[in-house]
Amino acid sequence: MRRPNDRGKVKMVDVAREAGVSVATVSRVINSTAPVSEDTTKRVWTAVRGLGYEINHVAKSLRQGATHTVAVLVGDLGNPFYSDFIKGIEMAAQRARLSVMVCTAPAEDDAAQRQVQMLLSKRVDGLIMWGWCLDSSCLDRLVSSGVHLLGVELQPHPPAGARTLSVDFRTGMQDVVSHLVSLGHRHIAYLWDRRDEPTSPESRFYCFREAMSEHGLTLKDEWIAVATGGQRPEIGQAATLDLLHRAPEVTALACHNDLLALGALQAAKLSGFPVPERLSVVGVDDIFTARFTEPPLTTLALPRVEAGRLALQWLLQEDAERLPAPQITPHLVVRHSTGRARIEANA
Amino acid sequence: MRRPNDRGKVKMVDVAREAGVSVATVSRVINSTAPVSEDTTKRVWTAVRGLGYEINHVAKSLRQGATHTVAVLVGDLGNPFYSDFIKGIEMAAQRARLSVMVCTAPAEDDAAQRQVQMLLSKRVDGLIMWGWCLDSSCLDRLVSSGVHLLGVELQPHPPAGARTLSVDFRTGMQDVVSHLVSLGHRHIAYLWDRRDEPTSPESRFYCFREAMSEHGLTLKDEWIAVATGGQRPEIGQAATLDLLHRAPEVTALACHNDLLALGALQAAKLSGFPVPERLSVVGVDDIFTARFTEPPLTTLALPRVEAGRLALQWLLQEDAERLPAPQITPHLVVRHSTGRARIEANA
DNA sequence: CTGAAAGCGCTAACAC
DNA sequence: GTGTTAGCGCTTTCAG
Repeated sequence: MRRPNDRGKVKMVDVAREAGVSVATVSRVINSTAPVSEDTTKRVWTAVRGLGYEINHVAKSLRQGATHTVAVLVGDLGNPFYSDFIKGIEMAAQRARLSVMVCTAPAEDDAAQRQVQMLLSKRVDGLIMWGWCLDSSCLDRLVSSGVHLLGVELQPHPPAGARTLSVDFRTGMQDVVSHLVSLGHRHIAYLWDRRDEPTSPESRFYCFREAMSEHGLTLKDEWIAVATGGQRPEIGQAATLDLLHRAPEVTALACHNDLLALGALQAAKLSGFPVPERLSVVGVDDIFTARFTEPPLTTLALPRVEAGRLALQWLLQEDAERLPAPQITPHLVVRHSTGRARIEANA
Repeated sequence: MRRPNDRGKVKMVDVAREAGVSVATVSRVINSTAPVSEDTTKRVWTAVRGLGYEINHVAKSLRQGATHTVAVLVGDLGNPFYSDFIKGIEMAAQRARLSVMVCTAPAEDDAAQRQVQMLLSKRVDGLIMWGWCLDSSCLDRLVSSGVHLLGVELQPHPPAGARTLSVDFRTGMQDVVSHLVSLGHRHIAYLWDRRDEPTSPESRFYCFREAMSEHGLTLKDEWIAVATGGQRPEIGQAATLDLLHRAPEVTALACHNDLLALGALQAAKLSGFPVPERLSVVGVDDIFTARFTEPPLTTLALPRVEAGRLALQWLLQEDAERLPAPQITPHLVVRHSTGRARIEANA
C-alpha cells in the first residue's frame, strides 16, 4: 500500500530542464500566475506533455496551506437521503476543481472525535454537513480551528462561526397542512424522530406545529408518535403501530421524513388502516423509494442535489456576510398516500 | 476559502520546545516509530495535549509519499446502489485510519480524464471502483501511474495490474433460474442494460444464460429486452413494455439490476400483466427500494456494504498475489414478485 | 535513547 | 519575462 517516495514520477525540475527554463517559470505557466512569453509557454507545455508530468498537489497544498478539498460529514452514508446531497456537492466541486472527502460520524460515538481530528489533520479547506452529527465540543473545536463550516438544516441552533443553509420548512409545512386540511383532515398526527429536544423555529416539527395553528388546529400531545432509535422504517413502523392503537381518531399522519413514513405505511397495512381511505400519510424528503411504495407516497420534496450544489457554492462564497443567505425551497409532491378524510372523523 | 498559511496552528517545533526535546523525538513518540524513554514520552504527550497540537498530514504525506487516502470512483453517486458500497469502504477505511475521497466519472465523458488526473495529482494511495466507469486509456494511465487499483465486477476483463473483486454470479444466477424453473417457468426473458457488448464469463448476463442452458432452457434472442441509456427505471419500463408487446409468451423476466426491475414492474402494471400471476419479475442487487414495491421485489441480493469493506481490505492487502482472491457471494431474496407460471404458458 | 540536518515538490518573494 | 532561493511541516538517516 505504501508507495515509494514518488520515485520515478516526473516533477517540475524535470520539466524545467526539458524546456530549458527554471522551475519558477514552469510553475508560472502551469498556474498562469504571471505573464510568460508565448514561446516559453509553448515549450513548457510541450515538455509537460512529453514527459507526462502531473503536478503534485500534496506539495502544492503544503506550500499554499490550502488543500482544495472539502469534506462532507453525514450520519450514515447508507441512508438514501444523503447520496443525492453528496452528488450535488461532488458535481459543484468538480466544476470548482475541488475534491470531496466523505466521512461518517454516527451521533453519540466518540469516533466522531477522531474523524474530526483526522479532517483537521488533513487540512481540508471546508466541511459540509447536513443536520447534527457532532456534539458541541467537536463543533466548537472545528469552529475554532478555522475550517470553513457549513451546515444544512442545523438544529437547534448553529454555532457562531458556521455558515448555514436553511430549508424553508415554514412554507413547506404550510403546504403540507393546507393539503391535508383541504382534504378534510382535522385530526392530524406527527411522527417525530426524537422525544423532547428543543426545536428551532426553522425545524420541521416547529413549522408543522405552527402551520397547524395557523389553520386553527392543535396537535394534541397524544398525537405525537415518537420514533427514536435511528432513521429506519422499522422504527417508524413501531411508533405508528402504537399511535394507531392509541389514537384511532387520527385520520392523517405527517412524518418527519420519508424513511419513517415508509414504516408508517407498513404499520397502516398491518393495522388494517387502508391508505389513504382510512389514513393519509405524508412524508418529507422525497427519497427515491417514495415513488415506488403502494400507494406512492405524498411527500414534501427536498431538492437534495440542488442543496448540495448550493452548499458548496455558499461555502466557497468569499463575502457571504454581506450577501442574503440562500434557502432551500421544498415543494409538495402529491401522490396517492393522501386522500379525503373519512366523514365520521370530522368530530 | 483560501486559508492563510496555517498561521497560528501549533506545529511540531512548538511541541518540541514546550517539551524541551527535538522535533525528531516528538515525531518518534507521536508515531511510535522508535523507542523513546518513558519520561520523555510523557512530557511530549503533555505538551501535545497542552498545546492542542494536531499533526499536519499534508506535510507528512509529502515527506512519506503516501497520503493515506483512497478514492472511490463510481458512475453516479445518486444511484442508490452505490451508497452502501461507499459506506462499507468508509467503515473499513475508518478502522484503517484512511480517508476516502469520492468522485464520479460519468461514462463517455471526458470529465473522467480530468478526474483521474486530479486523483493522480492528489496522490491518492488507491482507487476503488465498481464496474466500468473509465475508458481503457484512462485505465492504462492509472495502472502505469502505479496507484493501487481495485475494481469490483470489472467487465469485460480487468486490465493487467488491477486487482479485482468478483461477484459469484455463477452460483447466483443458478439460484435465480432454479427458483424460476421450480415455479414452472420456461419462457424466461432477460432485461439487459446494454446491447451487444462482449461479456465475461463472470458477468450477470453470461451467467444467467449459462444457468438457463444448464436447465435445458434457451434464451431466445427476442426475449432479450435492451435497456440502454442509463440505469433508470424509466429505461427499464420502456424496454419491458416493448418486450411484453413483442413476446407475450414470456412468463418471467430476469432483470440485470433492480433499478431496471423497478421499471419492469411498472411496465407490467401498465400492460395489465399482474405480477406475479401473469409475469414474475426478479432483479439483482436488492437495493433499499426493493422491499417497498408492490409486490415486493424478489431479487438476487448483493451484500454491498460487505463488498465495500472487502474491497478496501483487499486493496490494502500487501501480498495479494499469493492469496486466494476473495469473492462476493450474492444470495436470492424471495419476496412476492415471483410466483407460479400460468399453466397455459408451458407450451 | 536523542539531536542535527537534509530534503519531500512546490510556490512566491525578490532580484535581475 | 525569467531565474534564484527560502521555506511550507514533517520524517528519517546519520551521528553521537
